[in-house]
Amino acid sequence: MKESERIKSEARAKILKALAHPSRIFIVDKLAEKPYCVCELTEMIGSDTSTVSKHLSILKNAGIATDKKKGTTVYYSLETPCLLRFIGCVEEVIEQNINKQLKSIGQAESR
Amino acid sequence: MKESERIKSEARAKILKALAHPSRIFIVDKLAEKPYCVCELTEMIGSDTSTVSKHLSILKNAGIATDKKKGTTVYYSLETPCLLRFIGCVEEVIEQNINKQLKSIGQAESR
DNA sequence: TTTATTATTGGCTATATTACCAAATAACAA
DNA sequence: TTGTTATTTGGTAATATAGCCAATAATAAA
Repeated sequence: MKESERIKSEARAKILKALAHPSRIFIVDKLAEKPYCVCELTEMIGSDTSTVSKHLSILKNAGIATDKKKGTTVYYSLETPCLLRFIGCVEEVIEQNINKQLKSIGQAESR
Repeated sequence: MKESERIKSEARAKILKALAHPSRIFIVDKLAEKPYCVCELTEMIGSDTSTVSKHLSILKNAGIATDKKKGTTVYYSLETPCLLRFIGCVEEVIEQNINKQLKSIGQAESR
């Protein structure tokens, strides 16, 4: 692997890692709709505030989300509109996996 | 978070986790072009065969790649064509981050 | 069969990630 | 100022991930 390829792959992996957690992909899904504050997202997710705050900082750090302070509350919003298509693609993989499983169950039954 | 949302988020995160590694996103990029065997990818990546094999099995397990044996060599190929658009989207985030950095450097210099 | 090649699996250590609690910070109101 | 609410940060323990080596398939060739 060339140096440039290594760097490129690492940069891509960094973005993907930021998305690769149930709570974080849930947050991205919610933020796609509208901005939410930490306390609202904490309520939805149901884990500790500090945990959610850390998830948000990971998304922010990856350039996926941005924050805006209003008084004491911090609102997060999506930075990248294309992330919606992104999720759509992940969904395609999931559907494909389900279809494959159904097919293999069908084959098993017909034996 | 509702049970159904939790399950959905976990399924999505599973796919993203499979992609979230420099070597694995590199492999996906290569397989987008044409199928490659384990030894070819090992050569390109430059880590141990067993390591590459494990990366491939992670991609296979997530439904991202499939394998086909020809003699003693195993060829892997991409299962999901939409993964190309996917990478394009990751790239958009990266470019956006770079632009943001450039902008902040510009602002710092003009002070 | 024996040998060589390709790939996978098991075992191990090093490192990274996650979640919680507690403590610190920030903004505002009393 | 003091208290209150919202958020972030530091610390820690549990768990997950990654990479290498060694051992084990699986296939083909000698």
